[in-house]
Amino acid sequence: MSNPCCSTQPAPNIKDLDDLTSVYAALADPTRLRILSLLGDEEICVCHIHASLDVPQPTASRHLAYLRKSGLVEARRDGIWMHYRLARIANPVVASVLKAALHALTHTAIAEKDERRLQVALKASAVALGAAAD
Amino acid sequence: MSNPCCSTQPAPNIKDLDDLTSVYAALADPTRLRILSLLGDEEICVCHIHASLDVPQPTASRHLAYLRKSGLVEARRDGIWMHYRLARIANPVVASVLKAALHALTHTAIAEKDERRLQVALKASAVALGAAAD
DNA sequence: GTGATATATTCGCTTTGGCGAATGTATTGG
DNA sequence: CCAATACATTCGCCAAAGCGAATATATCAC
Repeated sequence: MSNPCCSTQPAPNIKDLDDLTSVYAALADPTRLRILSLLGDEEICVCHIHASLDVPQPTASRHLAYLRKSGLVEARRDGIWMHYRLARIANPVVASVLKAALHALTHTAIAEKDERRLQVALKASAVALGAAAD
Repeated sequence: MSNPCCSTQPAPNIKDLDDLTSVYAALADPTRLRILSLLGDEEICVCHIHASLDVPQPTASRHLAYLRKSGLVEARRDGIWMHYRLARIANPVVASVLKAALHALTHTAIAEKDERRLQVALKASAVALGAAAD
């Protein structure tokens, strides 16, 4: 079996189907998929997420809260900013589901576009930081 | 990259994120996941599905209709019976998502139980057919 | 303290979709 | 035709969840 979930653990059972169902529910929204795709690369703050996706800030925040409750992302406070990243998922079965999603997202045009806007935003932040350092 | 979706096609892009989203929506229900798990093995008629899952027949029917609309399953009429099976999915990206789901389901206790009940039902049907042949 | 910035939450509204119960539709057999 | 079986659909109800707009909270700088 080619699935990595089975090569490492003897029998990583899911305690309930509901675990899987709630993961799929978390993935069943375009904004959340775009967020996960962005986070696949690095830790990002909310402002860059909502700027890259071009959605209102409360929208980004709500979806991030949903993803957090679902256990798919984690947050770290850094002064004024909240940085989100993909969670390290304990259950290898769930991890492989998420991995498939992230892979699928690399085949979407919109995720590509989001990533480009993220890079622009990151560069702009770096410039701003440089200016602030002057 | 270990994902089979990329080894065969040059760039199997998804035309829209909504394609992916709707697939995940279809997977975001425990009854539908159980149905897909059952269908992973073979073509099955509605009566065996609703018997194996122990859900009302209209419930099974509605979820099958949902899965069919989502393009994940196909149906074949055979006299009084409708036989459902997993659809052969054209998009390799979507196919790999479904594959991950089916694999994850093999790690759930309930899918295992459903499968056992299905085998019992299939055997009972065979016996009934044999009796009818008498 | 005030003000500015970053993020989170709430409110009102609408849509989606689940379920049980009942009903509708095909197909077959007599 | 009628009855039986297998499956599909509709209806009424309810809970989840999306959105925009507004508001609340938190942190920092001063």
